[in-house]
Amino acid sequence: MPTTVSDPSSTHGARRERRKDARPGELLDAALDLFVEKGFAATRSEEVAARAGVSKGTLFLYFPSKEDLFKAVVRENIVGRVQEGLSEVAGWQGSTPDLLRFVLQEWWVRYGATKASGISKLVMSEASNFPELAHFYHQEVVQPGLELIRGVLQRGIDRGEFRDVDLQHAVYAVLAPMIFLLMWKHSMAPCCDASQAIDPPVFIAQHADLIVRGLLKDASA
Amino acid sequence: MPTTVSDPSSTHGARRERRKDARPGELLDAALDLFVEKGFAATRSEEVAARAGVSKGTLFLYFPSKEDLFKAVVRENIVGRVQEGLSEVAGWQGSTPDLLRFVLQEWWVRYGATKASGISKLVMSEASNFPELAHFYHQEVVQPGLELIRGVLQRGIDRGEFRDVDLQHAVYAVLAPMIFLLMWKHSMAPCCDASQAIDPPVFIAQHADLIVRGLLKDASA
Amino acid sequence: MPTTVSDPSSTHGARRERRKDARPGELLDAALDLFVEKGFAATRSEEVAARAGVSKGTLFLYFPSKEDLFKAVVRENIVGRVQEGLSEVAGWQGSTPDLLRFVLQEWWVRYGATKASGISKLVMSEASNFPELAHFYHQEVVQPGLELIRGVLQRGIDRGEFRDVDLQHAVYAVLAPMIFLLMWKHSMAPCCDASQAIDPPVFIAQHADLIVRGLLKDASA
Amino acid sequence: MPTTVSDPSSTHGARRERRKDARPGELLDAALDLFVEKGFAATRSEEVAARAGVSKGTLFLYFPSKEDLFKAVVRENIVGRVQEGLSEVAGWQGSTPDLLRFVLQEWWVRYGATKASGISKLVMSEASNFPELAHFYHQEVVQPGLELIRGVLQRGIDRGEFRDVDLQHAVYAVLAPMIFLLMWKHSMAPCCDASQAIDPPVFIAQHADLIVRGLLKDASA
DNA sequence: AATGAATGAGTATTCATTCAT
DNA sequence: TATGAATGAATACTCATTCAT
Repeated sequence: MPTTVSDPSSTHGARRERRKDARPGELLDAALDLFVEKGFAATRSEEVAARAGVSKGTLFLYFPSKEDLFKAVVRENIVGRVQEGLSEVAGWQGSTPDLLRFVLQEWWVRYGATKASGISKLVMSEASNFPELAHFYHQEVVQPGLELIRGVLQRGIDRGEFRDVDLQHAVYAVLAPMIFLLMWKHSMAPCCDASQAIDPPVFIAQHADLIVRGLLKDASA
Repeated sequence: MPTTVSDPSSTHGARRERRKDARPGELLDAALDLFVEKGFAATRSEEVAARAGVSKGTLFLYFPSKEDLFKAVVRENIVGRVQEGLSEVAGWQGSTPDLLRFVLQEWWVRYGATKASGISKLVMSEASNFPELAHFYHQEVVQPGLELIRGVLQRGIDRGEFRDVDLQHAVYAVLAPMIFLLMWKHSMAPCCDASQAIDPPVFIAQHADLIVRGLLKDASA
Repeated sequence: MPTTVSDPSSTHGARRERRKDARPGELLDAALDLFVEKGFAATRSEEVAARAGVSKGTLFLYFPSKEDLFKAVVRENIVGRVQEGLSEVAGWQGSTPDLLRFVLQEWWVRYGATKASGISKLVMSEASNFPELAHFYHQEVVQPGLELIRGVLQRGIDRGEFRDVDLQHAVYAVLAPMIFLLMWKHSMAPCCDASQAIDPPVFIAQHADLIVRGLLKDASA
Repeated sequence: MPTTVSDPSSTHGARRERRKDARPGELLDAALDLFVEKGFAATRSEEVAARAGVSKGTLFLYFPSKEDLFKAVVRENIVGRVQEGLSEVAGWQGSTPDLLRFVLQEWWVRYGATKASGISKLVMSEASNFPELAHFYHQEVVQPGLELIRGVLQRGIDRGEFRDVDLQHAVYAVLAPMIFLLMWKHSMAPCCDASQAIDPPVFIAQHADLIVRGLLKDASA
């Protein structure tokens, strides 16, 4: 049967199906917004449904429970987060110190400063309530992220720019302040006066300098 | 008959008094356990009382609300330790780099590695839902902690050991990896294989070296 | 087959819709009963729901709080009657003394003698513990009631039937015995022997005569 | 054994006993204050004990329950309330209209305006919860009060000053606005703006005039 | 597939009352 | 007698989840 035949019922069916396929996505978008904004416990299912323009019942039609919805949101928004970074690192032409600075700064601009970074905060906050999710996050985000940084450091060592340090912990030394920055932004920062606020770009620049200075083979650089 | 013979009435009185004096401590211990284990919101008041071996009513006899209980837990387990740190810093005789290393290592031994450190994770996780608690924690713990580190750095600058850096961000540069370590321990670490685990003392030693190296006036040191 | 035959789906839909529409009314009836019977504080929300044949949650679906429920009961049972009274007064054709007698007698028949009058007793009894409810009642019921009487008295003055008295206190002079009657009915009357009981219509007739006699310009009337 | 012997134990015993006898009175005083101020439900047992300067336990030593305390407070403060009035009426020399005015005004000054009037409000408010108390109040206060007024009216009739009215309801006509005033003072008045406040002496004077005018045989008076 | 009315388990806090001392 | 530490019943309100339509 050719699809060009304008059969009302089939047309309606197709439209309906498209609609149907879009539903989960709309729900996930709404849920992402709310989870990031208010946290898991403080987000009400009904509000998610309302923001997606459907009724409460429909939400439970697609996601059997609030926990399942949360898991789906995290999974949906995590995948493919780190890929971009990897390719840019691979093609880098300049010095490794410059690369390291670039990676850290871009990480903030493209991720840390965006809404999406709320996901990381959420995962760490709720890790003990959703261990499998933490595990999933570790595999999908943490591991590749560590690999990315490890690659950068290895490049510096290979090219004779960096000292031959303990890679395993050096990687965390690079990442720790970045993760801290993210947590801070989503937890303490909103509650406290601006006088002692952290300026992320400045903080990151300083951090990058510190790391590079600590890694450089030639201390006079 | 010597008065040392156990007189029922005095013994009972003493026992009761002892129990009464011990109550707050027992409740705080139980609360610490449960808050760390399940978070603030998920910990039911009645369970705290039950774990301390008393009834619900007794808990509220000593702590007028769940928030007050939490604050008391923070005071009991954290605030004092910051004070200790401050006095030890004040009496330090050696070099500032050694002091910095000492402070960071002791921080882990006396706090980070203990159950109490779960409180910090908890506060960051639930800050947005309990702004008042976050604010309290910021005032009672974060501010003094920042001051502690600031004092150490200032000492180094004053004694001509450290460069004259941007104190505000340098303080966070020192603390960020410590806080990260704490979050990590209570969120991602339990979920993941040991192959990529962080060894806190090693990580901290490396971090201290990095910071000191970055701050030293005389790079040849 | 005629469409008048009961089609299951439409019947069910109708029945459900009818139930939904009826819910608030059923809840208000149950609430009126219980509030009058046990007072505001002593009436448990769940019991109201149970008497209406629904669950606790359903009650809060329609009335967001116990206070709102109470206000709705007042609006449903009292406010409207004052409005009726106002319009009847406005359309009155006869003499003002007759109007006054009519108003007082009807007040008893349509309100004082009904279950709803328990609400007034309740408000006065619990006013100090629920100031907001008292204030609401004052605005929605007392003020309009005072206005109603004031209007009647003013009419008599304007038409030259009544002397030009101090309206403010005259209004209370008219209402005081009515309110007393209501309090009495719901407090002392049930406890005491019938020998000294008050016969409301007689008492009201006598009160109306007294008031009219006191107000009339022409004492010979 | 003569009481002049200064036997320490007996002296202490006496003092103690005196103290003991005073306890219930102190508790009743404290309870009266609080019940009138806050109502029955809102008064906490512990607060009564504290105001009487004893511990919670002691309160329950003398009054087995809060309800019993309430009953005792009412009984304690009701007895002998009406006696004074009766004798003054009996000895009155002037006209009955003047007597009526005098009685009503004095009632307000000596009772309505005092804290003790809170008892009447309390009894009427809680009548349905304490039927026996309401009954007791009716016998001890209401009946004698009705008799008092009845006596005044009868005096007026006997002396040819008043018309031969239906005494039963006339008595209530006299008292109703007084009781209303009392209730109003303790319930609605505190919640509402002063613009429509009642001035008790003015209200009472007006009420007395109205009643007298209604009762007088000679309308020209 | 979609709705939304209905449900009821879950929880911090209060306070009259008890009882060991 | 007196104490006050301890108790636990009692209650409004929320929200994830269900299911008749």
